[in-house]
Amino acid sequence: MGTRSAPLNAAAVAAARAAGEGLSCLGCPHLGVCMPAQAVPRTGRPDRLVSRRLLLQRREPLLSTGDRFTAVYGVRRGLLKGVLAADVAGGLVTGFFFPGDLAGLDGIARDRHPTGVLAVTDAEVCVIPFDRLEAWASRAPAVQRHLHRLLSREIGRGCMALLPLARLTAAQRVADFLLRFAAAQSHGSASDFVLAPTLEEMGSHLGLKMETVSRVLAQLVSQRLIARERRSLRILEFADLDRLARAQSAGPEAR
Amino acid sequence: MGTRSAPLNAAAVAAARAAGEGLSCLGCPHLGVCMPAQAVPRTGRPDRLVSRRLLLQRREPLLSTGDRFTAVYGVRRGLLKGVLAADVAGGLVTGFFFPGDLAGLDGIARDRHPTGVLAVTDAEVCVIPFDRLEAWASRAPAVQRHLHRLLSREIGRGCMALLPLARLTAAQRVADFLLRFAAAQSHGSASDFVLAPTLEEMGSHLGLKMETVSRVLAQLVSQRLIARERRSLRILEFADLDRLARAQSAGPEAR
DNA sequence: CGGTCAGTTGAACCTGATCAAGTCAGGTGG
DNA sequence: CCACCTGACTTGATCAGGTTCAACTGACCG
Repeated sequence: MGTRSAPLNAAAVAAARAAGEGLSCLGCPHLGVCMPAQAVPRTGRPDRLVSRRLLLQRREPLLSTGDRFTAVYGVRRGLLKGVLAADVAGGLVTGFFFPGDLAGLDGIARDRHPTGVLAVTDAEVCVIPFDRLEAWASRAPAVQRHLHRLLSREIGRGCMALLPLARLTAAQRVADFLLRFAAAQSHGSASDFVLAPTLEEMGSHLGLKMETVSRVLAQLVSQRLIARERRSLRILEFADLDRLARAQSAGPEAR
Repeated sequence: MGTRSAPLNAAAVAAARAAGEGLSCLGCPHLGVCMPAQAVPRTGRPDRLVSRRLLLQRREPLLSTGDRFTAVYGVRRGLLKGVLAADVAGGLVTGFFFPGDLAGLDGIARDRHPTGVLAVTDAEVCVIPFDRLEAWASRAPAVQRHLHRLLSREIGRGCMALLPLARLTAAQRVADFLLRFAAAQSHGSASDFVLAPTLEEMGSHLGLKMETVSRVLAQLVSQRLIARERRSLRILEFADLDRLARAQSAGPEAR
């Protein structure tokens, strides 16, 4: 154990220490998303739930395929991606993890993580040893229920990710992605946000080549549905973009 | 409530009664898959876990998108499919449920089922009210852990389903599907099995049109990788089929 | 100031969709 | 028992969306 992560963690643990051993969930802006808000103050010892926090740099792996499952990871800051290291090519991006999300949940089934997790931007995550979480859950029904919801939500996400791949055209996939990303980014659907993933990462997630994503984005810009400058992006016509994403297919009118 | 399912359930409940109120998990061949084998005999009242059993006919819905979440469903016999009733087209098949699988787990998150479940063949399912399961889980750690594994496994499946859609060619998708299906059908990977889903259902799951699936199957037959007669199918060349599914892409040799 | 990495743009090609007949098995009713 | 109907599947010809290959631009970083 620790063979791969030792060098990374050294700095991270130091950072956690430097932050003043602040491992309580109480002040966390994501309380209520990661963990149920009502339960934390009352039950058990919420400040012992998170064993440590890690600081990750862009590109840095949090988890690799096949790693032993011991903990789940709450995203405090930044953006992560799940990666299925398919035998072929450079890994399929299975999804993105935003602040408040829990990563690594798919590792429970086999005690190993089937997918890896990497930082898309610099990020900070809370390490939550799963046995602690389970123990807490069995004592506090609200926590148990919350955990079940989180697990179930992840299942639902998987299903929703299938739809674009199976049914939508390139333009629809990109439009759909932008809408979802905007909504998740600032869980309220701000029209103005940073598109942190590269075109390649987006493409990988959408089953498209980077070139195609580039072309579609260019096209959306020329249609005045979005504005773009480097990585920052603004949705100009929410409704039109949505209509495009959900169109029966083919041209916007026709038939 | 009951409006849709009343007529269906009447027969089903009668059938359950006729079966002698046999709602215990003890004699079930899938004990240890649905529920943890060790825990059942010892803990609580396993025979009160399943509230009833339902008999479903081919095509009959077990669950529709938007239905209230109250229970999960253990498959005892037959094949079911999960369906995402996309706004467009006739519903995307998100996956298949084999005997021993638990369906409906994605409903926990929002108290409503985001996907529907239908019988692909005549089937029998155990209705497991979720509050009973949760209560049992919080008393018995082994059950809790098992439930978490089941939920997690479902997450992993979702990820695995993305790969074919995002990366593989039509032939690879079909080959991959046949291998998985064979393995799941008779959890040991028999080379001889019944392909219960229609080509359309397979296509929907794989992001392909029925015509394409038909062509690929014909091609696999002509390559002597499989044999087919009506719905029954035999894998003749396991290794070659696997190689085909995992090929970098393009032709089997080349480059 | 060269090097690299992310993105852009163009042209040719290919896979799977689409449209359109047609086959075949099973079920139904006469 | 046969005629008919329906739903599942097959097969062919054409078409188009997205990939591929390739060259090029432009930031950013030492």
